[in-house]
Amino acid sequence: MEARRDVFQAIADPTRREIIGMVAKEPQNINALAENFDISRQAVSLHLKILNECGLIIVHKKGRERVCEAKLDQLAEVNQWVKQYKQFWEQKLDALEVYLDSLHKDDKK
Amino acid sequence: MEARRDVFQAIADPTRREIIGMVAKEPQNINALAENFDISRQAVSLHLKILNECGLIIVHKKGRERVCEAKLDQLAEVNQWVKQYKQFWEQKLDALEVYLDSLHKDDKK
DNA sequence: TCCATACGCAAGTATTTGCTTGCAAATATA
DNA sequence: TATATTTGCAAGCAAATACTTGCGTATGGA
Repeated sequence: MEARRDVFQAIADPTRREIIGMVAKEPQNINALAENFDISRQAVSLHLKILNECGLIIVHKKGRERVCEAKLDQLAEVNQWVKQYKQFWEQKLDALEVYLDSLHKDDKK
Repeated sequence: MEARRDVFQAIADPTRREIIGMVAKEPQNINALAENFDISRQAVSLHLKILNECGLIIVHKKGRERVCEAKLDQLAEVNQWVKQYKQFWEQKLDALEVYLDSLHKDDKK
């Protein structure tokens, strides 16, 4: 479970995306995080290691605990990459927005 | 090389991101795409298969060629996911955050 | 028709992932 | 001090991933 370590690879795993969501909401120690999953503590710990190594979380010791905290600046890279293709989905979203707006107006009537 | 097939996984691979960049710029057939890489045509073809299966490209026959075209609406999902953490990288120079960061450093002692 | 081109399919391989279990170290609490 | 908690390290494993090579099949042009 070594080798590649970029943000795209890091967020490719659903479990890691969940972890990110959790620590973004509130910093937590490893056991607390692991309780949310069916996999072993070690497995979660490895995911955390990967997230840490590519800079998406920071871990600081607090007694015998390791508190994991979100540090998602790196996601800007993903945002940047996706953004350049915005034209490919933007029109569709606009259309959806218009549609939802029209529903809204109908509601108010 | 089967099994998982979501957008996050699809864009995790650097080669696939390159391919996306190429077909987004201009639709191309498989051999033309493969020439840009050091890997075999088959390898590129497999990447294209994955991209196709998760809907990021569409392939249409044109004589004996298969022309690949970008269809990146699915990237909206990634955009959406990343967007929710925008706060984590956007206000880097915010005075409050700098202050909180300094408190953090104290914590680590 | 004959041949080159563009491509898919399938078998085989090395490496990476994602996970487990067992055990040891460090810290907190009784 | 004895014990429980939180965690890391390491070996081991099945499956997925990223490739390769060889061969067969259309399609297009000479």
